[in-house]
Amino acid sequence: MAITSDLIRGHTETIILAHLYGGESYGYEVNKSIFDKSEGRYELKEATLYGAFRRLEETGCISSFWGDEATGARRRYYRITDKGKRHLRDNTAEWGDAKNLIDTLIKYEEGQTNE
Amino acid sequence: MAITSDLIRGHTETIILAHLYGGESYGYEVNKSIFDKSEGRYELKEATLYGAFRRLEETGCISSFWGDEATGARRRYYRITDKGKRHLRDNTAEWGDAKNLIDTLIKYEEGQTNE
DNA sequence: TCGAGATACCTTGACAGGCGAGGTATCTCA
DNA sequence: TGAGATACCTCGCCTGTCAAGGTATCTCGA
Repeated sequence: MAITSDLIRGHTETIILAHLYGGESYGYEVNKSIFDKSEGRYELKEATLYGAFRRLEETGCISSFWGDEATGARRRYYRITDKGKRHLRDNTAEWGDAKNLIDTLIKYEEGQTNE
Repeated sequence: MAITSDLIRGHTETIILAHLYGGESYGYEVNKSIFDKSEGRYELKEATLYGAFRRLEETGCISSFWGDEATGARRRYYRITDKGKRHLRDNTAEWGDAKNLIDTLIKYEEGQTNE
């Protein structure tokens, strides 16, 4: 995995919200989906994932409930709230800004030498 | 300032290296330059800046020396090393990947509803 | 002349997010 | 029977950031 987590840090919640925007889901599936979407380049660690779920629920961005699986392991489902949707939109806009800013700040002249 | 530091986290060293690629410089100037380049949208905190300098020097990405200012406050100058230049190139490439990855992961369908 | 503000450096301690490591329980299939 | 997948969770550490504090010099206006 080439992507270091410090570059993703700060995006975890946005990534989760974006996934939940497509419909309610549960932890394990969110994680697998991120892994698949990234084509194996990135995988959230479980501790990170559940920590983010907790924060998002505490701030009212998502709500959760236990599924009623008749068989298999129990699942805790998460659903994005209106507040979460606003949060997602805000974060997405902020990401656009940050992207441009970082592009500006890390620009340097290829082939330039200063000796 | 709209840009939260968690989105910049992980880029601080790259930003500094990119600045030093253009020629040796000192802390205060690096900081002002970042502020100016970002048009006031982002400013490194001093503690962050000097912490990053220390790490970069410890890992051999930059070297430092005291200037011989005849007047005014003393300045510690920093210069990027060959290792630092490689590091900068690597980080820049990684940023390109991370950018695409994040764009992929935070994508969601505008106007989509799931109730 | 005195003080504010700019220039320029530095450190300490706290905080927050990410993660390694560990745990629990169920189901499937060889 | 036991490995591997599914599915959840927590504890404690690590690391980068930052608020707050400090030092010292120079400039400029009141």
